[in-house]
Amino acid sequence: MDEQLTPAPLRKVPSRMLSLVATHADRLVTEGLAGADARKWHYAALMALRASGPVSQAELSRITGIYRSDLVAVINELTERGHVERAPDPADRRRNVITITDQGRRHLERLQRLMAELQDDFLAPLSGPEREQFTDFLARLLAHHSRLRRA
Amino acid sequence: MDEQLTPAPLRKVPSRMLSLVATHADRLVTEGLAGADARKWHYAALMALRASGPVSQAELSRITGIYRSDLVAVINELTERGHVERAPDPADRRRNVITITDQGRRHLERLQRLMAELQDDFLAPLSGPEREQFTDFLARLLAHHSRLRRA
DNA sequence: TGACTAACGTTCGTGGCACTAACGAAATTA
DNA sequence: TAATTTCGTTAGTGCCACGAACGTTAGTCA
Repeated sequence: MDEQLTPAPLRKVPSRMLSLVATHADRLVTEGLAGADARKWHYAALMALRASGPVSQAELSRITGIYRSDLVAVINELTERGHVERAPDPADRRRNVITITDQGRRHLERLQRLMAELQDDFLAPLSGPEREQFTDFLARLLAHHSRLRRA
Repeated sequence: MDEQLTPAPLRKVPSRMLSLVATHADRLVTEGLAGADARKWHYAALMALRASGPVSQAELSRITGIYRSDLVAVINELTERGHVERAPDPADRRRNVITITDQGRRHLERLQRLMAELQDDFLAPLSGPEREQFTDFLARLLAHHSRLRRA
């Protein structure tokens, strides 16, 4: 795909490198999770549900960053697999309450181990301290630009 | 979009942060270049053409990483704007030779200044040395994973 | 020379992702 | 009571990475 054929000034554009690396990382985790019949969004949703307890879809959307229109399919897939349950909220009949099941918890633990491996594969070229620095940079960039977007 | 609502363990997944940052960076440059009636691929193609001289579309594809099927539209757009010329290669009638025009060179210089600003905006939260470290990390990750893909 | 193989430019299609619009139903506010 | 907002859902947009297949042309080699 990307070669040393690419002229240096183009090869060094940070946003370009970033998007290429992101593509690689994305494929890595997508393929890895596929082996466990899961997608990234399954991981995000289950992690959020375990941490926050039962919540509505709208709130789960805000928590995970998954658009509520896309979340519908994710919840469908997770209910099909028995990892979550979708029930109408008696207190507010517009809402669905999403709850993680025991099976979902067990599944999530497998996913978490898998995910740790995948992140490790992804960061393989970096030493421990370098990984911390790298993720710190990412966190700062993320904070900066998502703050701008909100304004 | 992304909030501090997100539970910490999810928020810290490196590949997730990376893809969020990449999305921000991408939007930044896409919107920035749109103001100059250009796309990222225009920049990549023009940079490559200036560095390598006239080449065939297939070679330009290898050099820039743009798929040759997608490159067709890019060359169309650039010829419409008078930035490149597409001519059949008399030495090999399968090939089109793509050449950057003088107008293309002038356009590219504007794009290069614009791109420098955009990269600067993108990296704003990082100091000079930090930027170098960050791009070094990216380069190493990129080299690692594109080497794997080729094998 | 003739058959095979490979490269080229092009068109079309796929799947995923970020994101918007609009809707009926239900809740909240004025 | 009327107007506004929220919720889940469906449908659709545009962009991107990528693959399949096709006709055309070149190179290979029996």
